[in-house]
Amino acid sequence: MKIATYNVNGINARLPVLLQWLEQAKPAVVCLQELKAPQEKFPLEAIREAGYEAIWHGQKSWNGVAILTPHIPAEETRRGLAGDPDDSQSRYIEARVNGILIRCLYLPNGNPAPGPKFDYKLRWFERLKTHAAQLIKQNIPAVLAGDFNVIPTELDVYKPERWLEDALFRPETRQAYQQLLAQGWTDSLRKFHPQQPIYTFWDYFRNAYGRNAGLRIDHLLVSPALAGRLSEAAVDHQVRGWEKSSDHAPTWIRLADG
DNA sequence: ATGTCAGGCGCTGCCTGA
Repeated sequence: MKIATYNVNGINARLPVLLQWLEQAKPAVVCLQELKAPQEKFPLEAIREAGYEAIWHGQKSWNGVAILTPHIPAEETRRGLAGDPDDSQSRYIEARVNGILIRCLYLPNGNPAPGPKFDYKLRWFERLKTHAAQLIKQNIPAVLAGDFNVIPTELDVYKPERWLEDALFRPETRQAYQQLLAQGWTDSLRKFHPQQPIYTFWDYFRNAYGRNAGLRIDHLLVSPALAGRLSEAAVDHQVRGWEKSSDHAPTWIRLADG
């Protein structure tokens, strides 16, 4: 069972790339972020023609998350991250698929830091940790998948010294991520590739993809109840080189049958 | 500091967010 996460950076602008990748990769679950589309502008018909169903939480201009599954829509269990009823940004959707809880998230970018946006990022992170800890406690098979906007370590960025002040790499951000992992979550990509740089994002400036000047900020964390089933983890980095691509590449794991 | 995208507004080019 292949579970993927992909920040599309505008689902309508990326539709041809998304459909092409779906056809090739054939994932069983896809968590999408940055739809950049209001609820009614989600391209459901095109997704259906590609053999997928969707649940999604749109928003005008920014954010927006979705979960795609073949043939049958995922059984939605929540939309909107718990812990702040006043948070109106569409950054979280959750569903149960084949007995696994899938949490699709788009953590705030947080720049410029310090500042109110960084404060919002750290508060959002705290809510996520609280929510995640409950799953660990109950030993629920779960995956946290999405654009975390976190560069976990120096291995995950082409030039760490340039990112020290950035909200994606500041000590508070990295510490929050480490605290999340310390609950018992497995960082799937690192489990299979412990030593080498792996990137999931290359910005549009200065030929970043051509120079492989990337960041690893899209993550798939699996709960202890699932860790034994992890069989593979990878980035479909070639998709970043396609025409009209997102600045992120699809990232995925494979789970053995439970 | 730079650079490049998307969407929104509203009609052309500029703004914000990333």
